Amino acid sequence: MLKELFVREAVKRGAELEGQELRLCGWAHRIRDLGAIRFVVLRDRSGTLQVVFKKGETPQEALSAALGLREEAVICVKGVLRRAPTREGFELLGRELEVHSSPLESLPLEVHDSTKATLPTRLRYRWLDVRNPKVSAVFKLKAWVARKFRDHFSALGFTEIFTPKIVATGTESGADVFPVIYFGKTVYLAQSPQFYKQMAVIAGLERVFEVGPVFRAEPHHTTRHLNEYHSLDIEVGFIESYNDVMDFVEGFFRRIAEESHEVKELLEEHGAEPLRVPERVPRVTMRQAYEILAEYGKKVPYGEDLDPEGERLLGNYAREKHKSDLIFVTEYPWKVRPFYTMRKEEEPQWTYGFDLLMRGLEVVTGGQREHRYERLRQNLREKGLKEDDFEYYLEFFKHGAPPHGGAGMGLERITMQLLGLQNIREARLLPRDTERLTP
RNA sequence: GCCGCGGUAGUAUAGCCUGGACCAGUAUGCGGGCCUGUCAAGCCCGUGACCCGGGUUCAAAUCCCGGCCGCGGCGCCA
Repeated sequence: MLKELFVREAVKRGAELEGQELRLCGWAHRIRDLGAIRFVVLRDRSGTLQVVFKKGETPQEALSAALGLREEAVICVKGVLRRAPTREGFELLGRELEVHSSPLESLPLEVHDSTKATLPTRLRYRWLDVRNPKVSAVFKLKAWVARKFRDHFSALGFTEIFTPKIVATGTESGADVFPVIYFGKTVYLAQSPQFYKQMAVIAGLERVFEVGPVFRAEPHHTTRHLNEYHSLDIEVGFIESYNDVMDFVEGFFRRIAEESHEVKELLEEHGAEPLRVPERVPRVTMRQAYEILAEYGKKVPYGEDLDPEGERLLGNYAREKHKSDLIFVTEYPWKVRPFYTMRKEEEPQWTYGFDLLMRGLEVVTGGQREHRYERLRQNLREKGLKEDDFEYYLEFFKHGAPPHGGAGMGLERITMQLLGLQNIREARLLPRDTERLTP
């Protein structure tokens, strides 16, 4: 029963296919029963089309089969395409109906209205929730972003890498990693490909990217955190400064904006506006950000990190003053950045680390890395970390490491912000959070 | 981790503050019936619920305690 034709194509080629007998397969999306005439809206991954079973026109056998049909049954219909005053402009006059499987119990979610249910219910019955075109749009858009990422950086000479997700130590502090038993030893799920992408640059690949899962053991209770998510990572050798890294990141988001017409329908499903990326995305230092926020009536203590409200306000500032959905915040304080971040030469309390805020939410973190062995050791010590724990990492830098930098972008956060989703869990097919492990 | 809010039919909710007229209302779904052009189809009939345990009280969906679960704000971060 391999499908030869999807609903959308049938409608698109309606003028040509009119009067022909077609076979379409999918789910019974809506059923409207008027007695001697029964409408079944057929839905597949591409769209919907009304099928009509009508006494006098539909053979008795198909008519009877249509009478017992339930919503969300999986069906194939053979029928004749004809013009009709429906949304699609066409309908299929049913001639034969095959029912491949039918719901055994009343549905815990109404597919066409699944987003009206609460998120826990939707996630519990995700296979029903995602049948809703508005929900599948999220995953189609997410896939598009990931594909753009691969296309964009591949074209710029980056090599895609695939690094281990089972690691011996945490990347940053080791406090927020999941331990796993590995042949009797306690090891961890990778919280980031950070060390390995740096190694790949040092290994002479120079420019690398990775799309892969990362794991964070923080017990978050927010709408923007997941314990498992996908990170879009890049790392570039031979940079002049961290501005080069920001240029790469900016170029990627500009591409997303410029090519958003490709996903126009997916955005429209959510009433989302295409991303606005101006000629030059604003780049403000943390110290400038404090001043901007002061003007917005928000006081952030000097030398401290931004809180979510501060990020939202900076997002407003970017939108109002620069007509931009994006804003870089640069020169983060050393005290809030990881040990591998390069510090400003003349002001070591600040770093060459940046974040990118998208519509007021942090979606990218990046910066220039410290590539000098002795400085790295010094940084480790200042962070109160044990050099022994990072011995294998430090070794990367012993045999010739170019100046380099990179960034990590949260795929779900980007998806969420592009569509205006209320909860990041919506951007994950099966989210993992503190309690949720099934399905 | 800290703090706050919540748990009522398949689903989404009202009722809780101010205990009794609530054998729990509404919408939708589901089952049945009517209808030959519906498209949020309509109309009629039916179906189905107070998270678990303990306590207070003549009386608990409602008040109190514990547990489990869910949601959110902050922290941390992408």
